[in-house]
Amino acid sequence: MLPPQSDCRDICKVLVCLTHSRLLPKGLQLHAYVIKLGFETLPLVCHHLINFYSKTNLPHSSHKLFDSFPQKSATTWSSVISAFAQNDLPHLALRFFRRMLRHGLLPDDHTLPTATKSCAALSSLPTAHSLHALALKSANHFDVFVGSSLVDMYAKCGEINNARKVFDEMPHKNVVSWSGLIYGYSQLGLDEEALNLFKCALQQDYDIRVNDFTLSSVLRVCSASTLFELGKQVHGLCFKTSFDSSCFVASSLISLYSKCGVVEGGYKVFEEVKVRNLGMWNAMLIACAQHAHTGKTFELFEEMGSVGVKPNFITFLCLLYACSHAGLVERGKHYFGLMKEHGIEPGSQHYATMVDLLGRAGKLDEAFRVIEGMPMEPTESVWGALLTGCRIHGNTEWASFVADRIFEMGAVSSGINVLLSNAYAAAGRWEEAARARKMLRDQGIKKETGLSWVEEGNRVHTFAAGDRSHGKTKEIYEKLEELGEKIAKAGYVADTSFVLKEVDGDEKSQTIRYHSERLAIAFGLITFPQERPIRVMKNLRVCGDCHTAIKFISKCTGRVIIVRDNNRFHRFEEGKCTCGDYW
DNA sequence: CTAGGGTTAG
Repeated sequence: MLPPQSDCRDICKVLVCLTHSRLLPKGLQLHAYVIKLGFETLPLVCHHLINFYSKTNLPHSSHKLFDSFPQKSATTWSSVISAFAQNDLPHLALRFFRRMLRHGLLPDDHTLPTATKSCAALSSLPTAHSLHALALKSANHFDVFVGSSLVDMYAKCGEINNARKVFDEMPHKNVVSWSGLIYGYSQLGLDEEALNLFKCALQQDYDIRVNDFTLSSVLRVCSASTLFELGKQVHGLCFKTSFDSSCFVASSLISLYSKCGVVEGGYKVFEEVKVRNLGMWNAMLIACAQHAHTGKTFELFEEMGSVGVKPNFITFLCLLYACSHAGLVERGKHYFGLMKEHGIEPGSQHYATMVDLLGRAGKLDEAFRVIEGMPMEPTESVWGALLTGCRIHGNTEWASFVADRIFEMGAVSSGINVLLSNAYAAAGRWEEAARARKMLRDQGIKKETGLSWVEEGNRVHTFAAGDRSHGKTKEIYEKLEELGEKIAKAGYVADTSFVLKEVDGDEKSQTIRYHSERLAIAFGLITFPQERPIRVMKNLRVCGDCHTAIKFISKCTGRVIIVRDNNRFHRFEEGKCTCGDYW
């Protein structure tokens, strides 16, 4: 402890250290000492204490100090508002911000960014507009902090054009303003804009415009669009700038490699970074689960626990997903139960994954009982998971029952629409099938086209079912014919039992015969070097027969084929699906 | 001293 003669400056210095190293017990001790000395009413000491409690995640202690402090200055307000904002209490932060205004204090360069942060968290447009107006009126909106926070706020509220406007009007920009806008574009799926802006940032000297935040945002764009070649170049840049050791960058890199079908690249990144945060563990777990490296998923989870990293709800989603991918029902139940021991309440996504697991395993009754036991209203994806199970097991009675439940919910996303009308059609309930289609048409939801793509060097070849637009269409179809004969000779028989009846005439036979994967794979056979696996990416679920067909293709051609089905990867080798035969 | 940005899932 400090000697009694020490003045408040020394106490503040110690408080800064304790805050920085988040030493709560020592801080509490010092606080007691401060009270004993009667220093609590000194503004400087009080502000430090408020900040200390904010950084140690005790915002209500900050609040208490604030309330009992008599001469509240702008700094006092700013400290307490920030305490709420940084501890996920955006409503409270904004309430105190408004209260401050009512006390006749104007927002400044310090209070405004905290308020915008809370507004961004709530994604509230009216608040965003009034904060912008306040910035123009009272705060120095040319300030780089104020400007950046407005960019970020608009980006997070989805008003990207306003974000751009503020950005363009900023006389001095820093890496935060650049990153904020790039992140905003990437969030809205405006990949081209995001990448263009990134290129702009690189053209200027990138020391000030590019950092780990920027790089992870750009990497996210690359993985969302499976731009593997570009992603690898960005990885090079991460290495060059030493940002590859950042957990955030590493997490994005792991996700990039995984989503591009090269999980080995993800392992390498993971191994190279020794100090790992939760996000990074989760990224690696997700990669393993998606690629059905199931044993490795469980191993990593154990390792994570042994080095003292606590799992969160995402970690358990990964584990359940891994179980669902491998068909491990008992293991899935085990992890589902383990969540409570870790103090994590299962969310609707966890339920959806459990239902998916049970449904795929054919335990439709049990899956339904899980839904009945949910403490919240089942979401569309929960019912959708059950419907997928019905489809896989061709259970039309269950399918039509589930379809009714989904139908009752009203609004349905495009992902489920075909499943829904097919379920009715399969049960012979043609009126409902037509009504489902009509309802979806009225809502303006179109059936998404299933696209596959194969990256070859710097080129990306995309294919759709029955597509003839590719330059080498003739060769591809010839190869496909040849392949068809080969696999038929090897014993392949097209299996149509899994497909619920289509309403649109002969779409079914088209789906089987000329499915896009097979086009893409056929093309892959023409161009890809023998020693590398062929990777086929796909943006929609594929099912049943493709699985069988690809098995035969891998057998007849001796090629390793990795297929991405939504975010599930399947590895085919020598006529087998080596990741658990669980499509 | 008090102030702004990110990652991982679906």
